[in-house]
Amino acid sequence: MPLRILLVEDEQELAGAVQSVLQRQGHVVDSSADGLQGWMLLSSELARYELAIVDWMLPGLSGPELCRRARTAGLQLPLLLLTARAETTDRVEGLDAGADDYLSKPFAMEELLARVRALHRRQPSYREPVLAVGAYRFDPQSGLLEVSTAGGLVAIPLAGKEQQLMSYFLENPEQIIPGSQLRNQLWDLHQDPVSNVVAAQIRLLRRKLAAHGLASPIETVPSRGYRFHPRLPGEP
Amino acid sequence: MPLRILLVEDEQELAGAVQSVLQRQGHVVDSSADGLQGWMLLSSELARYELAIVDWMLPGLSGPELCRRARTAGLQLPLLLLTARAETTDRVEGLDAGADDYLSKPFAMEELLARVRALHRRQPSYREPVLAVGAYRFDPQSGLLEVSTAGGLVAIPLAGKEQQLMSYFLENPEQIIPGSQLRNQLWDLHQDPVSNVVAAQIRLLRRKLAAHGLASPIETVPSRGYRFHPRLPGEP
DNA sequence: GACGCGATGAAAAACAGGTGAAATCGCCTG
DNA sequence: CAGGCGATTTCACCTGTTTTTCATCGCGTC
Repeated sequence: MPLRILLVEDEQELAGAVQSVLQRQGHVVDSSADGLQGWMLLSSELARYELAIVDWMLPGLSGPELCRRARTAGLQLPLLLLTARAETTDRVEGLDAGADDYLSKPFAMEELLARVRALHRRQPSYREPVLAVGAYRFDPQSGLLEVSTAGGLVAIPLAGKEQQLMSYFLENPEQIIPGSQLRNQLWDLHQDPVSNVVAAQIRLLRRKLAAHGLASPIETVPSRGYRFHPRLPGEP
Repeated sequence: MPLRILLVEDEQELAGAVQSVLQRQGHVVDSSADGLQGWMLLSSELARYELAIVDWMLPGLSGPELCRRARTAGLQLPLLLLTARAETTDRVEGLDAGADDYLSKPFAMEELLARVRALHRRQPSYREPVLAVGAYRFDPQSGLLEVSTAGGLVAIPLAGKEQQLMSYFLENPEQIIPGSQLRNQLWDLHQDPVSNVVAAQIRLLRRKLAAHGLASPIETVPSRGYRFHPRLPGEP
């Protein structure tokens, strides 16, 4: 399952490598080279980060200190510390600060990915990976969206971004969701502020649903956002 | 919630981009390329700015110096410094000067927006985002104005400027508000001095209320301004 | 009765978001 | 390593909504 990840790492090269590896997995990653900036991103409501990967040594604010702040602020997300040193004392200090795991540099990317998966699975908020609301049921495992229509069950395979979008809607049914919120949660900090990625993706999803004979459950509320109706017309 | 923002930034290109991004969020932005001029705007009573975004390096008056003056003058608004340099010393100097936050260039526009939201929320004067006076209740979240009439509760969706106007009235009930004041607070410094934007917008608001069966609560006090009466006729 | 201020309705302009086609990207295969 | 393929993004254009402008009107004051 794709995660919304924050990476705080000042070594340019490593940061880039990690970010691209994570992105290749489908994750949406923002990165910051400065501890304080990283903290700002984490504590701002820009996006709901589901995981933070934080270097130990950082300008602005140290990794452990960042973890401490996150915990003090009541943030629940898994925190993964990266450290150049492997000493036990550090380890303890990091865990004391509220980190959930740490990885000592240098490390293999595969190992990072494994830790990320493990941390996510271990989360108390880890929910069963099947989302079902109203007539809709999405299984991230297979990427299939199942819809119970009058004519029976329809299974629709969804592409990556479509899955993320649909998941978001299924988690927030009947709510008006501003386009900007979708953009911040499903796409990383973008260079181009005038892009209609969201509208385009919404359109693809709508079209795919329509192609399978469904009246669009995604309503546009003009100048306010989008709203997902999980019930088909004629349902209770 | 839309804010009245002052932007002081001399790089033409960046200033334009920032201003347009902020405006797209519904904020009302004045911008100045000169520190001294920025200070003039800030210290004049033309508009009550709710946030200032100030570049570090400026002609006329440096960013930190501008912050210092603002604090000396007893202005309470949040100040966000933009800096090209990320050194700790600078950072400290900026915060010492009275800035509330800083953002080092280059930055993603989304990040700027996140800071703006965070700073505003953090303000001591931050008020609960639901305005309720008399028979009127406005929820900026949904953009819905709810009015308790004899016939029951009426919910009226308001467009952007209508929301701002209504909010202003709800914050200043029973007071005579000159049109010029509305204009300075709800619109940016305008080129065209002979424009009746305010009257036109007032009319749209009145008309929308009337369309929902409400006697206009907005009274015109000839040559003095407008006055909002939060109580419906027949109320206590 | 002229003047000034604001109201008014209609028209114009500006703007957000929707759309289809085309370009681009990342990945896979030969 | 080229070509192909599906997924995603960009582009240019279109649509409906919101905001501003314009020309004119009405009302109270001087």
